[in-house]
Amino acid sequence: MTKPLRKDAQRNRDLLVEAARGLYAERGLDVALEEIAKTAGVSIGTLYNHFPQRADLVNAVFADRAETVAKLAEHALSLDDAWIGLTSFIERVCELQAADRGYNELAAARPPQTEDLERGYELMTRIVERAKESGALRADFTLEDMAFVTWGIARTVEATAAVRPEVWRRHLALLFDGMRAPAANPLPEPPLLPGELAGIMGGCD
Amino acid sequence: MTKPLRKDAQRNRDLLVEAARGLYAERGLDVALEEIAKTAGVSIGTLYNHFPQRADLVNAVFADRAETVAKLAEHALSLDDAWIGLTSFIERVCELQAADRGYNELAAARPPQTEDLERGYELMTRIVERAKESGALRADFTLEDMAFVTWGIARTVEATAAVRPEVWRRHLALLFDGMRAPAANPLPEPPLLPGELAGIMGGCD
DNA sequence: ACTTAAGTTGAGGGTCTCCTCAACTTATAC
DNA sequence: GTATAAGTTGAGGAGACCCTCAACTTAAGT
Repeated sequence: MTKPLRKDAQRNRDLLVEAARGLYAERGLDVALEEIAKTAGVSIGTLYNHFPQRADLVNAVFADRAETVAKLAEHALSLDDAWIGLTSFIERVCELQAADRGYNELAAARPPQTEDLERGYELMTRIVERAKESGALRADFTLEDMAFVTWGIARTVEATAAVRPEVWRRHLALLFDGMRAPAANPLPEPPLLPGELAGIMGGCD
Repeated sequence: MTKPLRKDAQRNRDLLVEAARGLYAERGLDVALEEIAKTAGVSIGTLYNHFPQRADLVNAVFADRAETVAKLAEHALSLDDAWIGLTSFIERVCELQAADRGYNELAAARPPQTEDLERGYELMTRIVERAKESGALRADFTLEDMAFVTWGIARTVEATAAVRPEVWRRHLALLFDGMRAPAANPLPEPPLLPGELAGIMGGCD
């Protein structure tokens, strides 16, 4: 599809992605582009040559995460227990957030996606529907409500990383308890529509 | 206590606070100081004269919120139903967050405080303890767990304000359902210690 | 009215980050 | 080996924002 890169160009590109990966993980997405270039041992011009838009570099760095999330979703569906499938999927995604400050910020801006959006949407829908049908997940819970989990945990991870890096699990457990069917009381607002959530995610480029 | 201000100085100070209040509410705390000065119709030097530190202006703008939170807490304690006292208190605070982008950011950095820290701590503790004793709030919930609520709602408010400004109430209702005593499953992590939370809040000046 | 301490002003220096582009270097194909 | 397209370089202009300070203005006391 895309034109083949010259050997040195490919190498520089890889160095840039690797440098960005490290800096993003440690300090978040707001690292100066000049610093990424310097860390990669490459000039700022080269960075712009490979990644004209800031988002291009971010996408390159986290492209593998989309794949990872898809794998996690498939694994979740392979588990017998639908509730455990749902919660362990969410927990794994949260672990990704907790392990990488940059990914945490990205997930907070646009809840976990897969490379193939159609497919990811379908996988996650199945995870949620299956949990509802099993009777474990409250009936009024929707796929879009998962964004609340991601957003909430993102902020908790960010705030507590330096002090109690695992305490987000407590926050998450509280959320899970609110998601169980027996816990359900009527919710005051209709869920986000798929289109509304998409609009939110689109606005953060 | 503090020396009395000259009449014009007091007026300029008020203009600055008022300008900052409006800009913070609309656009968050990251407004350029020069813009605040210009909006107030005052020079940048005057702003620095009154508020040498950036945080001084923020504190001046939101000083009244501390008072408001204290009043809300007192009202919550005056209600017969301890659960309603707790949840309506939280809901009111969240409404403050939803109504003001600046306050929302502030609350996300350092969960709701009162002017008199000692007193606020005591009031909120009473709200939580009373709800536990009534049997409505799960026994393993602590005051520090309220920070999860604030953090989570802060992010949801921020993300959804433009699209569905009231949908945070749904997120909150899910949290409440997880806080009810019958919903309680064992939590995987011990709560944040008071000192740990204080450390988090202190780090954001 | 006059004095003076209090307060205001805004140009300007400093820092940081972004982004461009003309000159230079190098991989690759023949 | 050479030609050429592909890729690299880094100085430098542009734009934000921060903060200071010496000169100026004004409220308030006498």
